[in-house]
Amino acid sequence: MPSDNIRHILSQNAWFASLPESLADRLLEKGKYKVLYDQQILHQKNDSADGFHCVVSGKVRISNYTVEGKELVLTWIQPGNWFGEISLIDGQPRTHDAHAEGPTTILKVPNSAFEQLFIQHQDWSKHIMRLLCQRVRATFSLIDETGCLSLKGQLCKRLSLMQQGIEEQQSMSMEITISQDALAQLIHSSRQTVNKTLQGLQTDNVIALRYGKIVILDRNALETLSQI
Amino acid sequence: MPSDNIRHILSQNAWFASLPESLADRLLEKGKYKVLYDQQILHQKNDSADGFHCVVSGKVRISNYTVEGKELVLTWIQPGNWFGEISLIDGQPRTHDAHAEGPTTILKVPNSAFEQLFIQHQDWSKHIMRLLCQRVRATFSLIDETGCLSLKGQLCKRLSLMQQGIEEQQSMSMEITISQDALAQLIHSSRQTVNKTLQGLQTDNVIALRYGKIVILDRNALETLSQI
DNA sequence: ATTAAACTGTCGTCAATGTGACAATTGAGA
DNA sequence: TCTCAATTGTCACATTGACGACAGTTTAAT
Repeated sequence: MPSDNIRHILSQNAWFASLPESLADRLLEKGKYKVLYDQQILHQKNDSADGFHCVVSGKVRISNYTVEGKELVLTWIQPGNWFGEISLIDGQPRTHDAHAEGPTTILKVPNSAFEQLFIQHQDWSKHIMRLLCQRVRATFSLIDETGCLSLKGQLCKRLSLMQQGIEEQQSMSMEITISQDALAQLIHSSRQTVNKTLQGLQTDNVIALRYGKIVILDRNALETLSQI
Repeated sequence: MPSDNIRHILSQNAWFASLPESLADRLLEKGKYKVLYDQQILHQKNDSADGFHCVVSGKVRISNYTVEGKELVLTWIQPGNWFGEISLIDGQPRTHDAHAEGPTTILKVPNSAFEQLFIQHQDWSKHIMRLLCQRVRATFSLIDETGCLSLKGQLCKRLSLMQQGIEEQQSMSMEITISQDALAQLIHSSRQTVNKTLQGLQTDNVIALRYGKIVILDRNALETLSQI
């Protein structure tokens, strides 16, 4: 993959885009590409840290397991997003499993290079602190979601968030490619309940259901419903 | 309150205790005491940052509200613990409400002093990063709790965690001072359900119930039950 | 000692949602 | 075109847990 192309993908991410040129260069220079096959394990919970990662193409599923073996998906990391900094900073083991979902390419910055950045670039720690704050806010917002919102509200909020990731098209209606099954996993619900709720939204002309896809018809309504 | 006494309370906290002497001194020197009455608002969600705080005595309730006005308690911050750094670092508004619970004294380090520490002490950002990592891990663990554990499991985990805060006594049995109502708020459940679950634990001789208190009889059993 | 407030124990009801089952539909690849 | 796997739609049933109600208990204050 040409490096210009990579740069373009990575710059979609607000955090990376705001790095000074020198730091961004350094990350790309020290990072090694790693190709993962579908469902390949990047790391597991309690593994020791093995690098700072960025999804280049495909996606990475971050999850945990209950004692009964049921998988609980925290999130899917989309191209352009960096992750895995926590273990690198505090030296403690990984908090979650990370699996590739579909053929996936990541950029892997090894521990040593990551640590050197603190020494060689005095403002690296500022940027890491920003990233950490984003992480804390995102997890707080997730806790809010599960605690404050009804199932319908959670569903609408998720659709809202996903839809924001699609800014290429300028049309009012946008398609989200996700199965109802995956959606259920995201909000720790069941496929059947999600299906029923989505159909309610379809009846109200907020969304339209397709095979493996959801079409957003009324993003404003979705936004409003994200609060109930 | 004599400053030696304060120092002793603050050093209970692992993060503060690991700060170099000079940084700890600086925080105490720049911090101002503030006495809060019961239920006084320290700050509300979406307020702009007004300082880095530490509970000296009493406690601070961190919470959010649903649209219907129901309060969802994230946690109670006990003496010795610092909080409020997120907004100071990223300049974004507060993520939660903070109320005093009972007469409470806090130490307040103003924005300016907090920011100067980054300049005057080159390793301040390392320590802030550690604090942020703790925060992320704590919130991840909270998400796990609500997603992976049964109500009984959540309850046991909470009791386990609270009991760890009481190391003064060397007896096998320890008392936790909390009402079943408050416990229910913590795990986003109802008092009645919590009551029923606790009584199950009492029957199994894991705990004993008192007025406004819970006595831990078998910490190992509690630990084990924290995984279901 | 008296009283009020806080807390605990218990019951019945009801809404939300997980689960298994099975049919129907869709899309990708042989 | 045909076939199969993935996905969706739908139902009945069981379970969980929230909630209102109310009585009993404990503590602290007067």
